[in-house]
Amino acid sequence: MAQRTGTSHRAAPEHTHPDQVSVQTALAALADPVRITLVRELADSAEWSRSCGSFDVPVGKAALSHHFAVLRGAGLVEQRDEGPKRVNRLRRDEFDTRFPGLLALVLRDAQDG
Amino acid sequence: MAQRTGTSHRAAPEHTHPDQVSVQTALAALADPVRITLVRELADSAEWSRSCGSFDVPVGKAALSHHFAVLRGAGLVEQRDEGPKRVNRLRRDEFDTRFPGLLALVLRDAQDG
DNA sequence: GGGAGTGTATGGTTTTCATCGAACACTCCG
DNA sequence: CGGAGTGTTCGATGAAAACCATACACTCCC
Repeated sequence: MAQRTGTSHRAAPEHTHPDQVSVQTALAALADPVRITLVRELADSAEWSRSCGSFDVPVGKAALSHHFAVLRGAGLVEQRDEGPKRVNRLRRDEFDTRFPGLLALVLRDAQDG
Repeated sequence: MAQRTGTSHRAAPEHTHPDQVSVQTALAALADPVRITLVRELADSAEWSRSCGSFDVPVGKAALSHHFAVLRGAGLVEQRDEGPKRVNRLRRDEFDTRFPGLLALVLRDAQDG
């Protein structure tokens, strides 16, 4: 087994820094209605204030977990274990430095298609 | 047969103005390696100078035609019939007005993933 | 008219992706 | 310890998208 230090004995989620993300991956991550909703709700909330299950999206737990994995892989979201929950943070500045203006586009535009 | 007026007797391609395009559609259109290549090559060429078949992408004619239809539908490309060929133009300004900075992101970043 | 060049439409295959249900880990609390 | 709450993993399913080969339409030029 792996050694354990600290209080959480759970495997920390793997994060990808926006700098390691290709444009194509970033666009693909944001080209999904559920993930767009997650990003927007996250942007309207305080950092680390939202657990994964607290979002209003019409999908089950499994799919939701998958979507968060995609967002992590695109450098859009950072996660941290807090008790039994996994709380989230939108990587605003880091992502915006890597892809200037992209996040703003998604957040400003609320229409669908 | 049908009556014919003017020089081109071919159905003009249907165009969608960027203003009518949702963010999600725009992102989805650009989240494809072949279409990214088309847009980049188009950006490096003079307007109306490139026919559909003149691009260096590893797909057949049918798939290529489909990709151009997607780009038209996202308001990224304008097409015009010129003799037997269909020549293209990147809608730089119009698209950039609707989605500021998005095109710049795709054009600047050349890496893949 | 007929053939070469160019692009679109159709039909069918393959791949990719979103989704669900169920089973499994981990944390907290009683 | 045992149960409730939370999230991940696995296997399978269904829908969407990319692709190809073929057939078709149109333009140009001889």
